[in-house]
Amino acid sequence: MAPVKKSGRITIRTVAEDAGVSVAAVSKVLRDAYGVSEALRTKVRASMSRLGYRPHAAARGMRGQTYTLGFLIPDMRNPFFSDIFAGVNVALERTQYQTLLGVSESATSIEMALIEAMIDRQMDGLIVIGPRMMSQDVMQVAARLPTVLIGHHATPGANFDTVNNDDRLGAELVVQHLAAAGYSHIAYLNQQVTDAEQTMVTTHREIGYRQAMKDAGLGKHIQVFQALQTSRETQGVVRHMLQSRNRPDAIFCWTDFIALEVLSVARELGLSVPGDLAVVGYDNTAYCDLAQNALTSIDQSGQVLGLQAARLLVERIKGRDQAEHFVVTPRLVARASSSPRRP
Amino acid sequence: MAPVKKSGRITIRTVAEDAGVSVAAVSKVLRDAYGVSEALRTKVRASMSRLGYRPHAAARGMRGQTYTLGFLIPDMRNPFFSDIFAGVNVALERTQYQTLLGVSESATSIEMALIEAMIDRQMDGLIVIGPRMMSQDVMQVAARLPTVLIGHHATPGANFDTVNNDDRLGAELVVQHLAAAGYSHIAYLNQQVTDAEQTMVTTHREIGYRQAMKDAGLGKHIQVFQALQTSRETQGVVRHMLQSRNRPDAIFCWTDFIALEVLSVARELGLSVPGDLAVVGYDNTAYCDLAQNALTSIDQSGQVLGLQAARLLVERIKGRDQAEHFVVTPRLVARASSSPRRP
DNA sequence: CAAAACTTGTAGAACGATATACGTAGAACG
DNA sequence: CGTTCTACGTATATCGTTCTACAAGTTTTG
Repeated sequence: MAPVKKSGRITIRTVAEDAGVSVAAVSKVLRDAYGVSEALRTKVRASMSRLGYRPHAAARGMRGQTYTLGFLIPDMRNPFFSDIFAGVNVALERTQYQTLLGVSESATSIEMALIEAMIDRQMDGLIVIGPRMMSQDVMQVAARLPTVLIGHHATPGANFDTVNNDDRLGAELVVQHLAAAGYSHIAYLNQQVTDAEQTMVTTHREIGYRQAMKDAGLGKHIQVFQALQTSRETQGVVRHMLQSRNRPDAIFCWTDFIALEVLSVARELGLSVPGDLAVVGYDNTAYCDLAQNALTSIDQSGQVLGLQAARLLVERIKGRDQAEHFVVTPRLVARASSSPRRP
Repeated sequence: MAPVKKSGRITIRTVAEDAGVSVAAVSKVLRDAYGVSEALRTKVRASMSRLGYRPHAAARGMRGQTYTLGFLIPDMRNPFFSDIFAGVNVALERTQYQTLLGVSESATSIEMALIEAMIDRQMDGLIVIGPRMMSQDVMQVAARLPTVLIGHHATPGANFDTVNNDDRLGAELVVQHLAAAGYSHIAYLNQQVTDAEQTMVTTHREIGYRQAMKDAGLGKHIQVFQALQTSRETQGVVRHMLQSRNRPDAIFCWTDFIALEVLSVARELGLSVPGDLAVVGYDNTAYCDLAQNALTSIDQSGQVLGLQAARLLVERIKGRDQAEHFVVTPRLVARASSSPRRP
C-alpha cells in the first residue's frame, strides 16, 4: 500500500491523484504552460475546484513566481495614494496577482528596509511611489526585480519604467492661473528633502514654477519655502511666512495635504482666502471638494497613473526589458481658494 | 573537490561553510533556538553579517514562520488607520517581524479574498481593523492563524484577541457634551452596512447614543441616519437631513471622515457651525485640528490601539491561546464645532 | 565509579511547488 | 516504410529553510 498523505493540506499532489495525472501536468495547468491538451486542462481544473485547491505561495516562491506585487507608498495620510492604489487594483482585478502594501513614512531607511523585505519575500515586481532612495539604489533594486516607479523622472538609460504627470507643466498651469487671476507674489511651498534630486517630482514642480514666474514677468517675486516633517513644524513655517514683511499673496503647495495646513494657518491668523491669500494644491484629492477647503488643485488622475503602472509592471514581469515611460497631462481644477482678485 | 555552489545566492549553507559549522546550527542561531553555545552563536552571527546573509522568506514559509504579519484596513482614506498602523510599527520596531498591508475598500468580498491571500502566503498572524465579515467567518479565520481584531467587540468564547475603545462610553460622552452645551435635537449619522452585527463598533456607538439620549431626557429627539457608500451619496443624505422640517441642531458622526462631509454640506447650505448646527466626529484624527474644520471628536488613541494589537498578536504567535481583550477609555476633545449655544 | 541527565552539535528528511530532461505516441515526410 | 517532427505527459532533482532524531561529550547523581 502506498504511503498515504498524512497532512490534511490539499497540495498539487492531491489534485494530481484526484485527476489521475502527474504532478507535473497539474503544475503546467497552474502556470498556463505549454504542452497540455484542452481535455487534460479541463479535467485538472475540475479537480482543483472540487477539492478547493489553493496554491501555496511560499512553495511557489522557492522556484517560480509568487504572483505577489509590492506597492510602496511614502505615507498613508495622503489620500492621493489611495486613488493610485484604486487604479492598480482595477488593472489587476482579473489576473492572478495580489498586491501588498508597504508604508515608508517618507523615510529612506524604512523605504530600503521594506524593499529588502519585499525582495526577501520573492515578490514578482514592485511599484514604488515617489521613492526617496538615491538614484543609484533605485537602479540596483530594478536590477534585482521588475520595477515601476510613479512620481520619479528617470534619467536616460534607466532599467525601470516610470509613470508620471508632466510636473513642470502642472506648476506652470498653477502660476499662469494665479497670475491671470491677479496674484503676483506667488510663493512655492516645497516638500522637505535632505538632498534634492533631479528625479523628484517636487524638483520638477519647482523648475516649472520658476520658469513660469519669469515668463509672467514675476521673476523678482520668486520665493521657495520648505514644509517640514511634522504638521506642527510645517504650520510654524507657514505662520512665519505669512507674518513676514513681504508676505506672498498666493501660495502654491506641492501637495494638497500641505495646502490644507496653509488654509488652517491663514484662518488662525485672520487672513481671508482668497481675499488676502490664494492657495493652490496639487493632486486634486477628495478633500479639495469639501466646501470648507474649496481648494484649487492640479488633477493628475491618480487612477490612470495606478492603472498604467500595473500594466507596465505585468508586461515587464512577462519579459519586456526596454524601459517605457508613461506621462499624463495635468489639468487645473479651479475652486474658490484662488478666485480672481477684485482690485 | 566538493561540488561548489553554483548560484550566487547566499544561503544558510554558505554561512555554515564560512563559519565552519553545520546548517542546523546556523538555523538554530537564526531562530534563537535552544541548544547553541554563546561562542558558536557569535561566530555564526559574525559570518552572517560578513556575508550579508538574508533569510529567504519563501523557504521559511515552507517549514516555519515567515515573520510577516498581515494588516487589513477597510480604507486608505481614513487617517485614523494611519495612527493605528504607526502604533503597530512602534511595537514591532525591534523585532524580526515585517508588516504588509491589505486594503479591503470596506467590501466583504475583497476582505475575504485578501485574508485568503495572506493565508496562502503563510503570514504568521493577522491584524484586522473593523472586519466586515460575518462573525462565524472571523472564527474560522482565527482557527487557521493567530488573529487580533481592532474595532470588533467579540462575543464570549472567541478564539481571537480584540483591542477596542469603549464605544458606548464614547458615544455617551458626545451626547452629554452636546446636551450640556445646549443642544437637544442630536442626530446620529451611522456607517452604512448591509447587515449590522452586535460586534460592530458602530452598533455599540448607536446603543450608547440612544441610551445617553434617553438618560438626558432627549429620547423623543433620537434620530439615526445612514451614510452611504460614496462621498456624493453621503452628501445627498446629509443635505436632505439638513433641509427637513425637523432639522437636528447637532450631528454626531460615527467617524471624522464623515463629519468633514457634514461640515461641507452645512457650509454649502449657508448654515453656520456651531451657530445653526453642531458637529462631532469620532477618532480625533489630524484633520480635526485644522482651523477650517475645528472638529470636536472622541480620541481613542489609535497609536495605543495599534501597539497593543501588535503586542497581543506576537504573544499569540508565541503560543498563548487564551483570548485577551484590551480596552482603552475614550476621551472627548472639544473644539469650535460644538461650542456652547448662546440662547 | 557506573549510570543518568544534561549540553552542544550534526545529519538528513521533510515542506509544495517548478521546470528540465526525457519517453511515447501518432502524424507528416521523402 | 523508415525517419523525423510534433504534441502531450511523466519522473524527478531542486529551491532554502526548519526540526526531529540522534551522537558525542560533559556534568551530576546515587
